[in-house]
Amino acid sequence: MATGRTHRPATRSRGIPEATVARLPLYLRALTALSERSVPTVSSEELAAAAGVNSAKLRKDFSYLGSYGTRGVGYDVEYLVYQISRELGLTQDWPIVMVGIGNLGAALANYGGFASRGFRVAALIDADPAMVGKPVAGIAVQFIDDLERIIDENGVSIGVIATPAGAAQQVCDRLVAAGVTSILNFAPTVLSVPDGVDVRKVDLSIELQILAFHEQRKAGEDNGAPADAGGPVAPPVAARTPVADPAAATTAAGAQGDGRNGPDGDMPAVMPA
Amino acid sequence: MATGRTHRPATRSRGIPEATVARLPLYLRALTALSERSVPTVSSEELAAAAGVNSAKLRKDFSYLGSYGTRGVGYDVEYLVYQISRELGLTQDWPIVMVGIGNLGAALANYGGFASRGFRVAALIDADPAMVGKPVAGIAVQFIDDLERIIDENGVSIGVIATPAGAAQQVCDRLVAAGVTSILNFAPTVLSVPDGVDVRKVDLSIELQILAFHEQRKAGEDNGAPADAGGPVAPPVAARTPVADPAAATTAAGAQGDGRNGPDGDMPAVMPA
DNA sequence: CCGTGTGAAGAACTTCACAGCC
DNA sequence: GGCTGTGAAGTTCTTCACACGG
Repeated sequence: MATGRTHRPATRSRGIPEATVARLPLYLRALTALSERSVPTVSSEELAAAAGVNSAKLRKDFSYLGSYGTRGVGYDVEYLVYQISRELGLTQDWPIVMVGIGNLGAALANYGGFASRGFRVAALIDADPAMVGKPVAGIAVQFIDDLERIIDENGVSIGVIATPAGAAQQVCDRLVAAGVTSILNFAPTVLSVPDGVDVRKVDLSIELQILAFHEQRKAGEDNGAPADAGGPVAPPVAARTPVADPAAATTAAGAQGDGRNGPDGDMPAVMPA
Repeated sequence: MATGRTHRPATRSRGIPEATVARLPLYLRALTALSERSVPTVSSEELAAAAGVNSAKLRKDFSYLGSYGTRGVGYDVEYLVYQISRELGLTQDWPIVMVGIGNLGAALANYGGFASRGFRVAALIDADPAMVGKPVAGIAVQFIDDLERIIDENGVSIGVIATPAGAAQQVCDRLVAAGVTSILNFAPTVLSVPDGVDVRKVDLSIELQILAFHEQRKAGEDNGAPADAGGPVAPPVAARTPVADPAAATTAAGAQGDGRNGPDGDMPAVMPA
């Protein structure tokens, strides 16, 4: 019976569960909408519906923050907006840098959701000299050589990577070396970072694959076609599967032609410096 | 546990844990990279490192799929690629429609990760007449009035919503009515759908907010001093409740980390330089 | 030996249901 | 009465550790 867990002793004193933290932005968004409509208070039931969760979960989540509700009444919208904002750290200004201003990077830069939540795009950075100086979302793109200086001068601690997969790790390393300690990664690669640096990733194709899994299962149910277009998923033409053959005894399978360089190429790029 | 055929042991054909499903695309990506390098086999340890999870978890995950490994040796890369692809439903062709071809929609349409995984963009749809006919990622944008026809003719069951928040629910309703049963939602809104329809959402700003939460904690650990740039915007609403929690030191470890960050530093660099 | 595959222990998260307070 | 806040029960996910087979 080894009782010795030498890994991270449970300090469960004041920690907010990760699952709860992940839902706070959801509550915040719903509350902001209510606030804009000048709704003074909400019940857990109403707010839960607006946020797309169930009320017991919401009450439990809020209980980790403190007792901000009033029994028999509900929660004060404004007060809760403030408390959650504070808890999430959104009452301060977070300058961020975005590296890789291709299609996706540009879309992100134009996305209003950042600015409206306490995030400020301090710089857009790309490795393509042709991009440098071009305004994207009203901000001139800067060259990647200046990355360290930019981070330093702006006190940036959060970086967004929207480069092609091949460049992501290098960019990540430079960000971390320059002092960034939180990274949001849109490149389809696993980044390795030292302890103390947080990485969150958003992989567009992964979400679709998860949907496909469930979709396939629906089609395979004993009964199908709840509506119309269901059926056996009819794949009329082509459907050249990108995967290997079942039996495929051959381990050979040398690089199947395929001039691709990397699983997903797109976006102009930040290439090795 | 009968050691017999590895084909669908009755007990679990019905239940691959959701958490496992969510990781299968990760494994698939890592395996595809290995496959392109003609690596014949991998151990759970190596593959886990490449996918950014720990090996026990990976073995457990694979055990739900069946016994596809060889004790003392590891897993056959090609075979696993096929098995996972099949399990995820990627061995078939999934036509998808994307609604809302703005900045983000265009970026998604150009994203190579979809096409390379069995997904085929059957149509790009927008409500702006000015967009109609314009080619995006080589496909002419179609008008939203044709949505139902397009879905029907192409047997589409998966839709992607990249419209502004205000339009998302309406688009969603039309998609569902037309037969779509899986939706990937990029609009910052909670969609309500009937039973039987799956919705997954990707909210860019939520991820940043989660990072900010952890970032704030880091800053608060050492110094009592406020992080850096920008002073606290704190517009106090009501009395500040002493729910503080300086100690923290949560077990969070949040994000992608599984605790283990390659002690060896560099992991197989997947990408050719 | 090796590394897979897996019961079992443990941790995290969700849901229940009701006490407590307005 | 109505609704919050929360112990406790229930569920899902993760980690451990070792038997098993190549």
